[in-house]
Amino acid sequence: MPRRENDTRSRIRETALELFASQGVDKTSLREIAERLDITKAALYYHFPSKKDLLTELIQPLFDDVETLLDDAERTGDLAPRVLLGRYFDVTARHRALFLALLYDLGTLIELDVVTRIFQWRDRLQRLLVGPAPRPAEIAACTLAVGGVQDCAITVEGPSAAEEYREAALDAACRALGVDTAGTQ
Amino acid sequence: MPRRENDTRSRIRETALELFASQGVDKTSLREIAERLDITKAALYYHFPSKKDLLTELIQPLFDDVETLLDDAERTGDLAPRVLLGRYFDVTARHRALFLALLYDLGTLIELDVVTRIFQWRDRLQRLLVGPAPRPAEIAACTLAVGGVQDCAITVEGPSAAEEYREAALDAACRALGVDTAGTQ
DNA sequence: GTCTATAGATAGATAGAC
DNA sequence: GTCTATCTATCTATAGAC
Repeated sequence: MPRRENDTRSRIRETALELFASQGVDKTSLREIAERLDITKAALYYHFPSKKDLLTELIQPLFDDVETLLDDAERTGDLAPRVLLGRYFDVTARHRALFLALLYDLGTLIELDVVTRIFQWRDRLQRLLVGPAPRPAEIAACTLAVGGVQDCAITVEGPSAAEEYREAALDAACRALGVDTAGTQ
Repeated sequence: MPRRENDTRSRIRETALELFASQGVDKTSLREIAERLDITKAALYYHFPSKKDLLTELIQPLFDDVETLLDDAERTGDLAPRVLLGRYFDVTARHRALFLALLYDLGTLIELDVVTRIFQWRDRLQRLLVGPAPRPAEIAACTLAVGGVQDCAITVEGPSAAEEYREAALDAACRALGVDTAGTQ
């Protein structure tokens, strides 16, 4: 074990995520990250060749989680909407800080390649929930369900109330979708 | 009639809104606005003392509309949720470009004083829909309904499909809220 | 009302010493 | 791996001529 490798690197990731989530990616300069860590900008550039690289690396775990979720759901097939949305709630809650950061400035994200992938999530989720070639009524229901579950997961503050809001959000989402929620957990 | 007064001024407003909506406020520089209008930055500053002033003036009509809507609903009292949400859909759709701009970089907005006011809308809408002191289940339902109606209104592209999506979104929102939608229009 | 010119600040990024 | 020093680009905003 080569002592505690990557210490600075992971401290950078941690601080960057914190600042990105609280004030947006664009409004967080590398200078600010460096100052908070009491290192210099140049030191930061040693670990990450660009701001974009730093952000990309922060986003990767979220992407992995969501895509694992979708792959799994598509492989299983015929998953109950409530279970699928519940898993989506959990992923969103787990990456809450990152979601906030992405939400703060969508504009920045568009310049990255991530937005196309996020749209693909939506499409895949929609296909899983209301099938291909949905009518407007189904698209609207799906928009409420997915967006609403995500909003609730992001909004919830402590993990204390999380469980209660989770069930509440899922109930509302199932009603919006018009699916029976009784019996499923 | 002093000829066509304020021509340049309103052209600036128009172009700025267009650019803000398509790429975000922060990523739109005054230089870019000026170039597209074929005037100089300095000329722009003659009409608007700062970028913030320009943005504030663009936002004002939206604020007026929403607050009129809320004032009216509170005065009337006991308005059917579907009617209230329908009006909110209409306001959102009318100011679609501006909503997009605000959505693109929330971070910028936080620095303005607008976010507190937007939170107040949410509170007032929530109070109108599920009353004061709502439980988590009601908060979640309201989050889905309001957020979802807004999302649908922003997402809709042409005014052709708008009517169909409007009804679809309102139906889904009412289901999420658990209110009977039959009979109301 | 619109221009040129420029101030003043800050951003992301790089070179090279240690 | 971290530093100092510096580059280049871009931004908002202002002063003052026309």
